[in-house]
Amino acid sequence: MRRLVKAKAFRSKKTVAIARSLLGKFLIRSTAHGSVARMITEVEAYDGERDQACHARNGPTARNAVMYEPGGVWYVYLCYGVHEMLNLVTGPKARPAAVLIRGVEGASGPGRLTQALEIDRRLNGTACAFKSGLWIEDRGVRLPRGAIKVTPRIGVENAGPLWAKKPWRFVLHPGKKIMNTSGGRP
DNA sequence: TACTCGATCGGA
DNA sequence: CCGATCGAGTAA
Repeated sequence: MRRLVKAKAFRSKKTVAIARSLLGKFLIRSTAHGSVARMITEVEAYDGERDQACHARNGPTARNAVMYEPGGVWYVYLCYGVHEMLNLVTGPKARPAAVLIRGVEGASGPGRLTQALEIDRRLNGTACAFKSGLWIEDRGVRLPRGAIKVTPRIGVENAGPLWAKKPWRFVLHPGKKIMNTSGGRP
């Protein structure tokens, strides 16, 4: 089983639920150098202008403009002048929200995975679709009960206690046996 | 235009 | 624990 997840699927207002649902899905990167598929293992939700950890907390700006688009486009920005960060925009138009992809199989950490998959700001604003060379597939992974660990988000202490404590980070427990109906093919 | 600092990482 | 590294955001 190998099903493209259409960009339209990310236009729901329930960003936290979308974030959780991305675990076990595959991030596919296709460039001149070839194609790579990696299972998503760690994500965080950022939801709306009210969310003081979200880049849209102070309203629209040049950088976060893409977050106001309908869900299903990539939001890629440079962090600490060094690391490209990959987010999937969620929600309807004018609802600034996104899911930060923090880890995939074989690459743990938001900066590391973008480096491993040749992802940078040139992808900012492009669709989560084949034509962009970066999309998401459901390959039939079934997560066992208890496979998902929920924690507060990383590196957002300055958002104030209420928002810093939100349990909006989702991680696949390492070592948990994952059922893949596609037979474990990479 | 100046100045601050960040959704991180790797090395001391 | 600390420095790298640079552009967005803010204030003026």
